[in-house]
Amino acid sequence: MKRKITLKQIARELDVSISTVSKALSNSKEISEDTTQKIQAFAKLYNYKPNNIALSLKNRKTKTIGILIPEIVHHFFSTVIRGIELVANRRGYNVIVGLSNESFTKEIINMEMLANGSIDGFILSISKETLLKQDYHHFNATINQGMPIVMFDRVVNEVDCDKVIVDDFNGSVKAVKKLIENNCKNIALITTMDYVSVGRLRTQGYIEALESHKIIANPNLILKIDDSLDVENHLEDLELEIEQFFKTNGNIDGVFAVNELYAVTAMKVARKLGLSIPDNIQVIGFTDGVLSKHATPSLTTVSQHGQKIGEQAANLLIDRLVAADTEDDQYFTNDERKSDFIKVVIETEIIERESTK
Amino acid sequence: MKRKITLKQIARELDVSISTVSKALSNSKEISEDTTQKIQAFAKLYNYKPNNIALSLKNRKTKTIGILIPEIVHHFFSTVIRGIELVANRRGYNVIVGLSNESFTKEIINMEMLANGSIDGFILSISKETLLKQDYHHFNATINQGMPIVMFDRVVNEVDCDKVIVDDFNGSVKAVKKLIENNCKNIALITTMDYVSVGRLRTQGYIEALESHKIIANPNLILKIDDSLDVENHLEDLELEIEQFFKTNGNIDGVFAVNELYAVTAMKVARKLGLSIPDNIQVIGFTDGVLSKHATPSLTTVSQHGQKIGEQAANLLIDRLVAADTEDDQYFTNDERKSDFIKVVIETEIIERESTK
DNA sequence: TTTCAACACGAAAACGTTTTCGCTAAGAAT
DNA sequence: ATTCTTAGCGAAAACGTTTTCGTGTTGAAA
Repeated sequence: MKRKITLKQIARELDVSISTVSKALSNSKEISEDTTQKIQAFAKLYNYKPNNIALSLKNRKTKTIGILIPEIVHHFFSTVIRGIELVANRRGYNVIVGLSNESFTKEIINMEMLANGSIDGFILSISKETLLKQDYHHFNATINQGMPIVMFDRVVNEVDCDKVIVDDFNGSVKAVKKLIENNCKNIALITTMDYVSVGRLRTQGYIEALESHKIIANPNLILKIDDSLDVENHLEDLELEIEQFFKTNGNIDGVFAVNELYAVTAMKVARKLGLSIPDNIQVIGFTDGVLSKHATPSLTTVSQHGQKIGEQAANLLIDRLVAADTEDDQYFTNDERKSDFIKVVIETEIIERESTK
Repeated sequence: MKRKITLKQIARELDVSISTVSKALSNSKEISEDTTQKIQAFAKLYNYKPNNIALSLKNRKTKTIGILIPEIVHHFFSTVIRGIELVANRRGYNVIVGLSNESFTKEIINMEMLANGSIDGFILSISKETLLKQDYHHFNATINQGMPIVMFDRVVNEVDCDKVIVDDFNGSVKAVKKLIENNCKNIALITTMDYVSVGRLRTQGYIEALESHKIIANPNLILKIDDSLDVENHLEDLELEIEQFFKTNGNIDGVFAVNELYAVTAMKVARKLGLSIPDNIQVIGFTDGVLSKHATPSLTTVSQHGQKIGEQAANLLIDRLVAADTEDDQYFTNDERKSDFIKVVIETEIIERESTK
């Protein structure tokens, strides 16, 4: 039950001043070898470690990164966190996690909780509700207060900051081209509503791939699922919707789905309808998660490299933090900075498994 | 690029003292209505928010909980985090996350990084390597420094602290009993090596269920998988091992697996061997994750209620924190405290799906 | 003997709060 | 006219650091 020991206590115990203790512990040559030895021994004995909070206050930086994501029980997001934590730790930072739960208000509350000194910068992915409202003032507000933000995956042009995104467009193009080259003639797209930029880009990629092969996209082959409600708990609805979709379009021989849940559900429905995979119908999903890997047949996917995204984001943020630390007094107007912001695009990769030929 | 405004700046701007500003903002009646109004208006205009770090230093508490888990890309653990974050947020706390990556050293490093003032208490689950080494001094050390710990899932008797665990034993009993009642005559167990207590308990539950039905456990029907190496990247090995197991025990008509990966792999192998599920062979897995839900056939599982575990753990920890805050100067010896520690057992629940009759 | 550098250390400020205590002035009570 | 309240505010300490700037002592150089 003994509290952690402080400089002051060591000083009192050894009958020297606080400054002396501090200097001795940092091996300052101002202090004689004798006292240094004595102090260091004592400190080691009592397992002295400087108090982080005091350091944060003094240095006006916390060595902590705030992560703000919509959801944590989610393969992609947790992979990104792992990447962030990896480089953060390596570079001496901690990570503090906030969940917006896809809610605009929770996003704001979380940001305000953290922006008051608790962290040095944010890495975040925007909540669906925020994307719907298109209200980004809280991001710009915290940036204006001198706190850097790095956005990933769900980003938005209205905010000037570093961004790390998946090449959704080209990922889709690659996937759909693969289906075309595998001789699929009627390729369906199962996607979400458009307000999440990510979904929109993937849809565009689908169309682009078709057009590059002189195929005009058939609107009937595009199924837009309303994911505003909790899909995980309405699995049957999803299944029914896809089944209906398959039935009214009997000639589908290829499916590109914008996430793995839609993809495996499509496979399930296909099999139920007596289609065999990949012989009668081939399936590719975006997002390479556990489902894809362990489904039967295993699913060919477009991998997003979540961990790499996290690593990049963390490096970007920390780079900016140390830069701000060194330039320090130099003054930039916002306009000068603007051009500085980096948008890193992480290339996707097709992981071939059993659901394609 | 304007830094956040401080009390001092407000004071200077309004030509009053810092104390006056502080009091006015907390509506102290020491300050006249006039000045209070003036100060509050000014503060609101400049969006003043007290600096958390300064508060932490002054109050000697950070209102932050440290979470230390072996892995984050993992359905169970991320579910627990969600539960922790939920109640933490509701009760005014933040969460800071550290990953041990199943490594003893990283666990220690992370603890030391956080234990120096950054957090008020820990919620953690022990890494495999630590369990192997059975070296728990770092836990006891931080507890002795006055920092409370709540352990969940992977806990250990050698450390005196609050614990939240899954009823692994009874969960297994329930599962295996269900298989027995479903007329399985030769029930196999697919489990891990024993050093993770969780695995051991589940094995014991399996045996207990059999014995309660006067069946003597057949050692040949128990497959222990060495998960010390990264299973996710050696899927084929796992598959082969299980296939071999099935072949040498041709009469298996029920499988209980201690995690969902083993369970779905078992289903895969079973189907490959021409067995139909659940007619020829029924399968139940521990851990209710995405795989179970979306496998075909979907998997009957023992749900651990990860979110509930997280919520309980957070409540336990925060309760103890506020208690420590109020009792404050009262002094307890470790022995007196010992009896105080709570072990909460979260009951499991069988979620019936298609892999059982 | 005087001067000077080097050495070894301490005092104090600063980071941003909250809170206790003290002080002044004005009005009330004596 | 003197004392007492009370309202309204400021000074200062404290939380635990680091760092700058003294300051006193010592031995050597002059």
